[in-house]
Amino acid sequence: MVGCRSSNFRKFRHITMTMQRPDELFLKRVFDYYFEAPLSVWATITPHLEHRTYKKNEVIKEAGQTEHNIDIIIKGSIGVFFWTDNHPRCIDLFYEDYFSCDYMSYIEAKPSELFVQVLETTDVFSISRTKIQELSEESLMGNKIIRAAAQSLFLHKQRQQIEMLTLTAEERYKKMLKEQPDRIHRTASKHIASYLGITPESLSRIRNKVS
Amino acid sequence: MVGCRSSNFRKFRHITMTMQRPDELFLKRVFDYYFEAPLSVWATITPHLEHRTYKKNEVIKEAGQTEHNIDIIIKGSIGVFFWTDNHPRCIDLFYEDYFSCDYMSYIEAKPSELFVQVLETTDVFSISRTKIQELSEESLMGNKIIRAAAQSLFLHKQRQQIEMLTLTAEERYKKMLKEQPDRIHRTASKHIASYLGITPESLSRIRNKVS
DNA sequence: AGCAAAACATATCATAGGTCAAGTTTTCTG
DNA sequence: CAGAAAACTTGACCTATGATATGTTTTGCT
Repeated sequence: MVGCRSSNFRKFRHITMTMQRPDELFLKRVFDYYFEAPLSVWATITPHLEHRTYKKNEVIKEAGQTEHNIDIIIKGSIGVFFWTDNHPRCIDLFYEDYFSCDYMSYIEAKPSELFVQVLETTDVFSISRTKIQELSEESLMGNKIIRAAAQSLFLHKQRQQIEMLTLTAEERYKKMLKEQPDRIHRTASKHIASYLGITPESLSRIRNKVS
Repeated sequence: MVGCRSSNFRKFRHITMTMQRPDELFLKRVFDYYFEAPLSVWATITPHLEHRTYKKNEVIKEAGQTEHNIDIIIKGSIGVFFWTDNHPRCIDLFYEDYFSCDYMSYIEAKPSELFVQVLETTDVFSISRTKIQELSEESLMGNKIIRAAAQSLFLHKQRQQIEMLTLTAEERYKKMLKEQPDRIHRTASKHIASYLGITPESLSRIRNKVS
């Protein structure tokens, strides 16, 4: 698997309770937030997570393929896209601390028209369907992870939908600019435009008007 | 609680394996579909479901309140709305066999701006947050229910999003007309319009044009 | 560093769908 | 069953955003 660094994976096989390294702190924080799990439970999961690094522009899941993994982003960003008349359309942008995957395909365990592309050099903790199933059998954590991912992704979708219905393109841009300025600057304009549901030309006009 | 019929609830406390009544067949079908659970597991859940009947136009969750229940619709329909400039906007329409609730509020266990209204006289099996937590402790089913609801609702949201981005209002209407004609006819035009992301005037024009 | 390709900006024109206003029809309610 | 209220239709007009085309800047590659 491209980007999978087994040395990093090995690091996490014998995790201690000392919580020294930033990676561990990251996991602790994310798990607290999503699972409200005590450290003891949390520690049983970490050996099953694979630390991977994806290269910029790498397509980690092609359209027509099936998604088998859920990634938790440590650092970087990932977009979910589909093709319409020779243009990719971005329906999701994921950054640090978020679950990222073609969840539609993951749930149904069948191919989808969506593809997943890495937008910056990105570090993730990745967990496979198989691992999640194993975890589900030996403890509640498999279910908890899936459930947390489902809930987090659902919330994101619903908020997106409400914004699309209530705000104009300009208002959506301003909101994103105000709430997540660093993301706007880190991410290519064409992706931001697509994500906001408009053409790059429209975004360009709006940016010009706003500034 | 309005619409809660304890006599029906009692019916399900001593469920048998004979599968005679339509209600049981319904549950069996829905559970098979969502949970792929064997009958034995399924039977442990049914006593915890409350059979309720909601009246047409009843608001089962007001904006500003917190959602504590998930309903599985046996018969009827339920809409999820929010207010914008004196107009309700419909973001979800749920019919037979689907999970229905303000899931955003349920997940976060805090109030949301959404309200949930019954569109026809509607029968549901309802399960409370408390029950789900109890079930999660004694077996995997609590988690499974939540997970199934989250996944089903996420898929629905994502399909809605993709349709909004790829199809024109007219195409969306035609698609719904083709795939779910009975739903279009059962549901008030203004709600269909709102659900399709357009004004009642636009829908009226489209219907005129299409027929 | 230097060239090609991609990304971004700007301008003009076209249009889907919104807004407002005035009907008509259907649905409630007493 | 009648009157009122709500739902739906139709029409005229308007605006935000898309499409197309061209020019400019940035990025990536050898």
